[in-house]
Amino acid sequence: TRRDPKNVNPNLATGEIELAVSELEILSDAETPPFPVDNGADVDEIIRLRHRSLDLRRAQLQRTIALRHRAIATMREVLNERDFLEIETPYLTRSTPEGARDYLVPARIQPGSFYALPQSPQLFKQLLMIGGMERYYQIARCFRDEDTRADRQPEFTQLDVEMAFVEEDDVIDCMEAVMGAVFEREGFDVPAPPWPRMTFAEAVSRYGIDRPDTRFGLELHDLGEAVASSEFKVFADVIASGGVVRGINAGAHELPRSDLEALTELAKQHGAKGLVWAFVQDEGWRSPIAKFLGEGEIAAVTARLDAKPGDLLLIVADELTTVGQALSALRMELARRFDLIPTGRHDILWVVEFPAFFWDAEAQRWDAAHHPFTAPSGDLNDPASLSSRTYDLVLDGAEIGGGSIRINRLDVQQRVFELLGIGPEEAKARFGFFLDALRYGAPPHGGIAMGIDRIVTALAGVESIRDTIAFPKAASGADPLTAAPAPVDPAQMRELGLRPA
RNA sequence: GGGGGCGUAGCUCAGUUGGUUAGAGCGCCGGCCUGUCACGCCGGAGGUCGCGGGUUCGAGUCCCGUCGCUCCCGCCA
Repeated sequence: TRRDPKNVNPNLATGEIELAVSELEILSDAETPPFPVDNGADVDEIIRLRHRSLDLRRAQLQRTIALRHRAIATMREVLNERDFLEIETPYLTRSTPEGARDYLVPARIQPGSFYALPQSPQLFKQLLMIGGMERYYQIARCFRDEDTRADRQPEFTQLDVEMAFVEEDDVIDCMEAVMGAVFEREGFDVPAPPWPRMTFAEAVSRYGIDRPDTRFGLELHDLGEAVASSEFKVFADVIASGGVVRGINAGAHELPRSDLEALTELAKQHGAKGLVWAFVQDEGWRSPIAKFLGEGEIAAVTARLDAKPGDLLLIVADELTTVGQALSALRMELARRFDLIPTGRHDILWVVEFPAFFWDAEAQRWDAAHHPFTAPSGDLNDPASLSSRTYDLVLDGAEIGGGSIRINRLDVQQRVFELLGIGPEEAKARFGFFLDALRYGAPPHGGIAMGIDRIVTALAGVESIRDTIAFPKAASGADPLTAAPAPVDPAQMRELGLRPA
């Protein structure tokens, strides 16, 4: 019934009506919940996870789980329209190594042997291409036994896609249709496709990282020329040993010594040996290293960083990747500190043409930048020069998807294994089933995997992918709800041919 | 494996330089209130201060160890 006008409460959704109760039946008793369910109160996550059924009642989680459903539904709709088949691949399998540690399942039928849970359906979807299933997708659970992060869980969900007779543009166009539809349906304000593409080389040069957040400036600049003949030992040594000196102009900010020390710590945490800071003044710099640099040098660096009096400059000298990691971490920290990211703005771009291999100095061998089934482009006899036919989708500095055109020729695949130090016998032992299939001819093919948990994290504007998964693991990797992992009965272990630890 | 932060009532937190019976808000229990809607008022219960050890006349507070949570590096797309 309508409320008496004097009792109407405009602040409530139900503020204009009243319910006249004629009968009340209690369907189930309920104890007082251990934490408030009715608002966004900050409750310790372990308690929320332990009582996940109550936590799921909270409006925020209800919205996010519904959003997740809609995103997946949209992906299916767009792909179904385009004649894709949704096909399941095994969860009990042999490992298809992507470099991570496998979850293993002891096999009762062969004591001492193990199934592995898939890190991705990579080889199965390639087998599907060889099998003539020319357009495949799957909402696939993937398993990786590595430490978690805010954006990493032991098991996570990918939209896994593979297409035959395609090149980079075909996969990218298709994903722009899929993800464009997802963003549009959720009213998520990214530019309409086609999305910009940036080469790996450009991303690393301008932002120091292969997944740049382009929503703000603070780009990196190379100072090699400016300090080429520096007397400052740190710079001179780094350049002499083939390293680089790069810097960013943080803008006109006065920071106390303690903050500069915190930034230095951050740089060190990301591998740098130190951090050079300098405040530009009308004449020269205020900086611990000012006395080691010539006037011309200071002027050249100042000019290179387009700096004006008052600006704070941050400079790192080290080997290329270390400089990138440190400066890119500093760049993100400065953006937070100075609130440089415009609220409501979202940037999306493709990062393409990764190097195919990088030299692993510790292991003294080439390592695949993506995975060993990625098609290289260039001269196979010059690994350092090879790029790979890859494309990563980056949203606001987060990698939300990545894929490539694959190798579809046996000889190329064998050559790549060779470069990676995987001999013919090892290749046969680990991937024999796949190499056998390649013998009978594989169509050119490629695909992509989109990280659904991360995509929903962005769409929902939440902090952690744990807030997008109905029953996530805690940061430790354990499950506070079921108390997994847990010991099992000795009889169970005997059956599997395992001895108690 | 490494680094940072955290651990005090059911929940969120405060606890000064070590010093009586460890506090607050919310929640919970009881009472009052026939127009409330984050009701209000009165009263009450509830704490091994994560755990173990040490220093001290005395430890929530200091030291050592340990466990758990969380963020990050390593690792992992």
